[in-house]
Amino acid sequence: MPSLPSGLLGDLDPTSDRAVFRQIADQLREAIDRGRFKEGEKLPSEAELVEHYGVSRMTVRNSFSILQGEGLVHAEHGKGVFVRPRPPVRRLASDRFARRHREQGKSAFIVEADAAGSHPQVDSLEVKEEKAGQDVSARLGSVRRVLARRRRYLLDGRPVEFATSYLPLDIARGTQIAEPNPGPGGIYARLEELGHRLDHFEEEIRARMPSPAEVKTLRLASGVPVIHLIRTAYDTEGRAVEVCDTVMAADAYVLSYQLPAT
Amino acid sequence: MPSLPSGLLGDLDPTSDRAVFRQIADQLREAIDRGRFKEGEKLPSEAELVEHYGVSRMTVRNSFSILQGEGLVHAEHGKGVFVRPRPPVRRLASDRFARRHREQGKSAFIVEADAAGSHPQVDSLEVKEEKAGQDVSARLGSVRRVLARRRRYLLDGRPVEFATSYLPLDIARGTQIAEPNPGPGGIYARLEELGHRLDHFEEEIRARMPSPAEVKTLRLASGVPVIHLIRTAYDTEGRAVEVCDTVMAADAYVLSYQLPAT
DNA sequence: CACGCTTACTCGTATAGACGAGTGAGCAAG
DNA sequence: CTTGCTCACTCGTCTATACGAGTAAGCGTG
Repeated sequence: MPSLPSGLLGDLDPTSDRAVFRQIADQLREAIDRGRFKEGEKLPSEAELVEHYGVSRMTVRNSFSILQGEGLVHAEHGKGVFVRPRPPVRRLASDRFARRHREQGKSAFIVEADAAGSHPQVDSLEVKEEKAGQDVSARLGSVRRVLARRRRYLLDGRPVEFATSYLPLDIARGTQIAEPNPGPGGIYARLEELGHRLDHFEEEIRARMPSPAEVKTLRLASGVPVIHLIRTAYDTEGRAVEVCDTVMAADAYVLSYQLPAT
Repeated sequence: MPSLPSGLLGDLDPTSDRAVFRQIADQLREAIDRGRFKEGEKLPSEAELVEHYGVSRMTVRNSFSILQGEGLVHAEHGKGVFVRPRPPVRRLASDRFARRHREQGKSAFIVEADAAGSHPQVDSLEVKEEKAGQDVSARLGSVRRVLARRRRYLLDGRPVEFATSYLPLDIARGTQIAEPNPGPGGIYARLEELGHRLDHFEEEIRARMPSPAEVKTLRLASGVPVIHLIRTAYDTEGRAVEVCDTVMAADAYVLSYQLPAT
């Protein structure tokens, strides 16, 4: 029976009105914050903590579930509970759609990831016509049906982003935009070739907990929120020509915007 | 013993390999999504679900804890478990720091909230000199000590945002910026009066689960992430003159940015 | 050496029971 | 009528136990 290194974790305060499982979670959280447990390192097993604190197993599990909810640790069946490593983040700059980045052949995602030394991958591409949802229809100016382009982005095998572009059929139908591979510079380059010179983008950002479906497609650990970004592209005539709905694993992204002080 | 209205919730599938508590959570989630339980409405009590499904109470509680983690429901001791109402959101537009909005006397937060019909409030103001953290120091260009302005924003009594502005001492010391009330137009107006004409802002956005301290100051329900925004203000000489670190309750905000297609 | 089995340890799921504490309705005493 | 109590119902916390299933190391057999 391996006993816990003394000093790593303290004792419970029986006089405190703070619940025992919260006290245990507090101590573990503090130990992690102080670096006593490092990234990827294994925490004491449930059995060890049961012995150390003299509580029942469910109480210890309750503590772990708090820390899981905070995204601090993750459990691996048969192995143990580990401090969650912080994945490298992808920075999205506000000039990422500037025309000058659009000349090359490869997509922005590929170029950027290559530069950062990661292995990029685009996945589960689906391109089809469908009925526009209420929100998309409103943003595109009351269109009924749209062309939807769905794809998932992965970095080093890990899914980090799931995006769907919606375009009005009168613009996209029959063009290369309706092909799985939209060609060099992506759909924005094609839109401009079709006479829709892009004027500006509008991005709306929300953060929330993922739905079960999002947990599945992004393989999210519990306690990781998503960033939900909805971008609308406008041409120089003021028409909305594309809506892109993107769900990103929040632990993999930092968004960066530049605002004029006008 | 009040029995559950039949048809509201289905039965368990004993042949499924999906855990019982997950199946129950799935059914409750679906019922909420379909509007069978409305916002603020009470879900069946633990005892009722125990009877309906023929499982133990801990299993039902386990289901509830999943939904709580997703931010869908919240429990009230002695009353029941309720569908979480979606609070009204505050939209932050990317022109919110435009010079034209700075002429008025009141702060942007107050003006905007009044217009939206909510009751705004600013709270727990603290203004003091302190040692700059590593990150702030790097952003401000290696300054040691800074003036820190801390405040909390509330809408209709609910805390929604906690912000700290950091300014280099050589700019802020002895000016009205170091006063609790910075005067009409806020500290940006004062900075310009002091000869630091603002050129642009840079905003970095992350989303994550809150720390226990953030849960406390923002009175966050479980399952609500925070948006962490770090804004740096640059003057026309390219100097960083302010860093503003903001933590927002994610269920209360939508951020909106306008990007040129340059 | 390679394969498969056992074994010990890990977390996952579920049951049953106990006591505590907040809430609100109803009732009885003043 | 008002106050204060009781009681039923709610969720919160904790214990004890059981079995299942994934993991990894050790060991024996072929």
